Amino acid sequence: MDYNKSIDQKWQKYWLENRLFNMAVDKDMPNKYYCLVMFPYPSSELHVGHARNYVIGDAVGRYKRMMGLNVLSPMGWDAFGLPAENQAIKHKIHPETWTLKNIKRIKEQLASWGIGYDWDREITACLPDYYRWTQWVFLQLYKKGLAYRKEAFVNWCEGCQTVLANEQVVNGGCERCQTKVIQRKLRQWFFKTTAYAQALLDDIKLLENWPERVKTMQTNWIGRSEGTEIIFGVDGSDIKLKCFTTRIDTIFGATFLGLSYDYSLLPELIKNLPNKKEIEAFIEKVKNQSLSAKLVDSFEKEGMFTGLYAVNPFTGKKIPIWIANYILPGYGTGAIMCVPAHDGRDYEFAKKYNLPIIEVIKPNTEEPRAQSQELFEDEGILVNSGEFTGLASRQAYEKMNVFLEQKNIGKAAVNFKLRDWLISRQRYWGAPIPMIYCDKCGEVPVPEADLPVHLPKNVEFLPTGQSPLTYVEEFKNTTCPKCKGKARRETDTMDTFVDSSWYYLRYISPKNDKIAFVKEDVNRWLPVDQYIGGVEHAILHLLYSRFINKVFYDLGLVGFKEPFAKLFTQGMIVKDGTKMSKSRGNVVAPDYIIDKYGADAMRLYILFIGPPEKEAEWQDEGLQGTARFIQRIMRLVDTLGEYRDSDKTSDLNAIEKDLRRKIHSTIKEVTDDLEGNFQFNTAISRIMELVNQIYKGMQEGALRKSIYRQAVDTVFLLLSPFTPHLSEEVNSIMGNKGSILKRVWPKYDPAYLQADEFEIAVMVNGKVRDKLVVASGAAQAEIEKKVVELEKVIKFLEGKQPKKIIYIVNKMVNIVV
RNA sequence: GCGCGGGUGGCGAAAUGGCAGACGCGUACGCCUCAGAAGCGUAUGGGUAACCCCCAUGUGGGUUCAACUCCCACCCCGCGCACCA
Repeated sequence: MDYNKSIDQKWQKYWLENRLFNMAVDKDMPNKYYCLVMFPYPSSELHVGHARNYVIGDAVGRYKRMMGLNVLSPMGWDAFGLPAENQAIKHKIHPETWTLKNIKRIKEQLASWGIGYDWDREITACLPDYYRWTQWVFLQLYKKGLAYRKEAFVNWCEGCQTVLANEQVVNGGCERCQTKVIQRKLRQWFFKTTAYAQALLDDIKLLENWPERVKTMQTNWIGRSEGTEIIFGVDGSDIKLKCFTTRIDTIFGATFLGLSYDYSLLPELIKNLPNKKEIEAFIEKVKNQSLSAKLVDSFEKEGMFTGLYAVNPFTGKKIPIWIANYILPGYGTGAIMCVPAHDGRDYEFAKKYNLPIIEVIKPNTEEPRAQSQELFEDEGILVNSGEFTGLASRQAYEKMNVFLEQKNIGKAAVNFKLRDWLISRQRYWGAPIPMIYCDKCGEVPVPEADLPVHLPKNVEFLPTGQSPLTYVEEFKNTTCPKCKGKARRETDTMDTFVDSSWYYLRYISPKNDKIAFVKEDVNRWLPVDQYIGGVEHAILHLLYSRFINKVFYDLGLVGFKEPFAKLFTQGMIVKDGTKMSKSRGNVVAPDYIIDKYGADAMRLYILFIGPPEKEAEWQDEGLQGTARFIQRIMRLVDTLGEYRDSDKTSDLNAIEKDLRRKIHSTIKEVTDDLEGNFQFNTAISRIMELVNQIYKGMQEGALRKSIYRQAVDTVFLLLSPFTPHLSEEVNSIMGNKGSILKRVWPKYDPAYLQADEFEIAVMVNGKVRDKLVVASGAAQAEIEKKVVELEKVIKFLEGKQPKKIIYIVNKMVNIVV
């Protein structure tokens, strides 16, 4: 039998017509399994690197279906976003036209690979029946005070006249025109993710089936740190400066105070200073030094003394107040106490500006430290610290916090690295933020009944630094929902991560035009049982989704705290060592593969290429290998008719028994591989072993029809999640009615796993010297008697008496001399 | 700098305390063929004339009858975060 395209097409049509991947959600589903693959951004057609994601999801879904679960596998499109708009600017094609065209193409591709989805549930983020509800999500947060507007610094490119996302800033410049990016203050909408920092952190422990790596990344991103808030008075002023520190034990060594350029009280502080102009110039300079992560090492620390002094509440001494470029805006209070003796950054700064360095912590160890080592950053024992001298750092934290609290000038405090989520984009191709500004009533949310706020189609795409919506008068001008007077619409759109932060809920009721999702149905089907996607979403998408889900939980809209019970992150497929991309010209298109070898060969190779969570290098030769394997198993089908079932009642011969054992052990191992961490690569290699053994048995002419049939049937059943077209075809050739998906996943019989005999290794002092065939489960005494008579053993014993003999049943025996 | 992965043949890899290299690719030789392709078979970690033996899972130590696997130290690669006080 030859494998050709018509087989693919035949079964793809069959699955669609028989609605094998459609699932009703409105009734009780005891064995529900929500299998979700991250929906793609439809930017161009998919290559084999993308394919891995969908092939894995499909294999899991098919396997779970055969295990008797009711599997929901929906698909949709994360269809808003910058690339569509850039296409519009460059090629004068409307973002919607471009996007919908891509969606059509990708849909064809997915179908041609035999990926089964419930297409009745398709959602498209850029269409009003979806973004209406994204706007609704915004309003729910707004109602709860979790969406708010404030002035914030944003990355601004003068060249492109636009705001850039952090990811679009490369080495301090614009990724497109390399112009230096500056910080500009704009009024922006935020979601208050910080209100959920602790909950997002705490509930990571509920995510038992998430990769450790992703959990660690989220933990670090949230970045909780415990420390102390301490208030410094300013000499000759009423202003109080609040600092955050994790090392209050070093307070006696604080020799200056550092402020960031955006410290809230800074303008007031310098208001009456004679050198105000100078300071303002310095602030302006620092503000536009863009802090690109990669440049940290070479980043020159700079500061300016304000002329003012703060008072250290522990020592009563005056310490100078500096403004410094290394103090991060937006973290903690923006002001820190600086201890050069015990902080590397402060040390570097103090050296440069000749500020005093006072040692207040000594190492805990006896070992003397080199004299030259002025900097010591670990915890230790306090010295030069007044009444606290002699305490260990840990004890000092507590005592000093109590001291501060008693004097009402500080307390223990917690800080997070996590910032609020800036969702405003000065862009066209996104969901309009449903807010209206009225001169009389101020900020007014669009009433839910008025949703969606339609995105107008007819706009000019010019990079002006404003959303193109700013120039659409009929969009911008509206009436106030409260006073019916003249008002303006918000012209910014939402970050596309908002669209994707709740889509997994919408799949449950994708067509409902009354409500975003039906609570009962959602509670029945979620959390998602298996979420599959790229590790590049480990932080943003997965954190935002968790955040939105938690808000919904608190609002009583959903009954689960976490949206994704189990997460699998697949590795990238690379070519020539780098990520596939059009610009590098190393993209492998699936179409020619499908033409030449069929969809199943591509699927099988993608799954066989290596552990799915790891990066893998694409090699065309490897693909030929799996194509060859497919030819090999198809020939098994041809041979099927040649076998005569002469005597099916008679006992199996030795070779047949071996084959039966192999059938059962393969079922066991493949099932274990799939139940574990999706070890498709080893699952497939085990099936290859089974096929090799069938061939061997055939060559020896020892196989009769019934065991042969059983073996072939098992091969195709076990392969069916990976090579569904082929398995369906063979299943029907073998006389089964209906889809193989409706068949039950094979079960192994433990009684058939055990062999009668084993070849065990015979070792002397841990080195293999001989082999011995023994009956299964042979007793130690029997083995001991046999091994000492072996020629090789006698040779390596060199006449000595064995001290000990270790025997592991059916595995090995080790003679220790 | 901190955190998380990882380092095994010519290549993708397997083995999580019990015979290192399953399975596949590649390569070589053979069969089939007029010939080629496909297919089939055999071999394939290194040293070696040798399936006698020795060496071999990044490096060096340790635990154990037995270590790719566990422990300690170090080196290298990848990813994430990165002046978070």
